[in-house]
Amino acid sequence: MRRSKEDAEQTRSAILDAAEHLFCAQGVSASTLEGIARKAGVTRGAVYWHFKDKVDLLRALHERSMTPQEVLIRTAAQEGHPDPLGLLEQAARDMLVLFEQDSCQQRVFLILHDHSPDAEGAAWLRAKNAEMSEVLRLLALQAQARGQLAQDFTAAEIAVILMASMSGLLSEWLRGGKGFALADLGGRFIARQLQMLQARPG
Amino acid sequence: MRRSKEDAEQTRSAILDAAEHLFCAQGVSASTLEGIARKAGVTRGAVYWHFKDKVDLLRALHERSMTPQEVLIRTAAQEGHPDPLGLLEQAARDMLVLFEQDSCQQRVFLILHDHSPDAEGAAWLRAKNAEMSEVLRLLALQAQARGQLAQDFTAAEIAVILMASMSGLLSEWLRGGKGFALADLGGRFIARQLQMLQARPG
DNA sequence: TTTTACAAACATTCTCGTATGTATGTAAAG
DNA sequence: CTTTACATACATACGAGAATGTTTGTAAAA
Repeated sequence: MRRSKEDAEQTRSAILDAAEHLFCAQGVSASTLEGIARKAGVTRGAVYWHFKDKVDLLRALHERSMTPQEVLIRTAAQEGHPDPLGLLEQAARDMLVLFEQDSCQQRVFLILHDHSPDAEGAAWLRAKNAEMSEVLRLLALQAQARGQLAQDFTAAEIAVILMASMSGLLSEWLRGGKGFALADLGGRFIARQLQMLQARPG
Repeated sequence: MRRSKEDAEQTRSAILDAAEHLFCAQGVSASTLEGIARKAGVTRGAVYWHFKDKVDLLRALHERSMTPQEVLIRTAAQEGHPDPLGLLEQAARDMLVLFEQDSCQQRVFLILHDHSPDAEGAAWLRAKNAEMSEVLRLLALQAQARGQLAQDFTAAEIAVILMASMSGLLSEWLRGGKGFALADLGGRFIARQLQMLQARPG
């Protein structure tokens, strides 16, 4: 029997791992606490010791993982950068590379986009998306101020387009069984995308 | 009590409506047949009379609705069209307009993308997506044969990009609470997208 | 010795599938 | 046109299994 504090932390981590895999494979509400406990090599008693209930498990899962939105925000949210579009492109590329490598990130992405019925998860996702959308909009505004953007889209519209492109790319990659090189094709795609949004001398 | 054939059909329809709303609002596996029956104003007896079980309900839901993939395919799957890119653009625009108007389509889209654990729904969605992806790839091939496309993307890659853009756009619109004019912004976006993929005299 | 970190057992609730009851439609026989 | 016979379209009731939350037991750590 394991009783030390380190072992307890290890148990907690194993439970989170099991939940992450099961939530991803069968959906959140179809996954049972008994199944999670069994997969983690413990009983439901351990699960109820570490977490209040299934929703609390979800919260913990979100907390320990970094979403692609956060990855992008962390590098792209710089103020007064001389080349906002270049900054954005680099941030997007970095995000794609990390996401392609990190299977944990991929699973949490699927769980979150699993249209979870719980108000908690939905609100959390909305907040993250709003945050990322705002960063994109600000970058677009800066680029506009420098006359680097085409006139036929507003900054808010550009944010929508980029959000849709990113999330669509990730979803398509996961759903299609990773049938293409995400960082490669995605990177070229984003580059072209930004190129297309730039002001043209026409 | 309703007993005539027309009334029975109306009951069946009411059950499907209720299931569509509940599946969309709470997810498939979190929705109970009792809840569906209550929302439809009947009991579970009626549900079990018209449908074998929950999976059968899902099948019936898919059957009575037209997915955006099918909408696009129906108009874009023409062989030997003189202007494949223009054809695609028009098909995409039509699809966006229909989707924006048809709340039933929107709900079924959400249910399908609900990462449903049942093998039936997942396989069904994969098939529809593969079909649409193939149509897009063929259109890209035709355009390439006419020298209308840029060289730095293969036909398959263009299909991926367009799929990601479309589904990302629809998801973003629904998840963001329809915070922008889908057909308007989406139409301009797709047009630019195709423009960007065209061969440039550079 | 007290608290921690679980396992094990229990009671409750939820959901499902099925079985049965019943009122209505429907068609043929008389 | 009525009566009979049966199918249709549900509602209601029942039993089984599963998932949940809680309580209790217990060995090891602190």
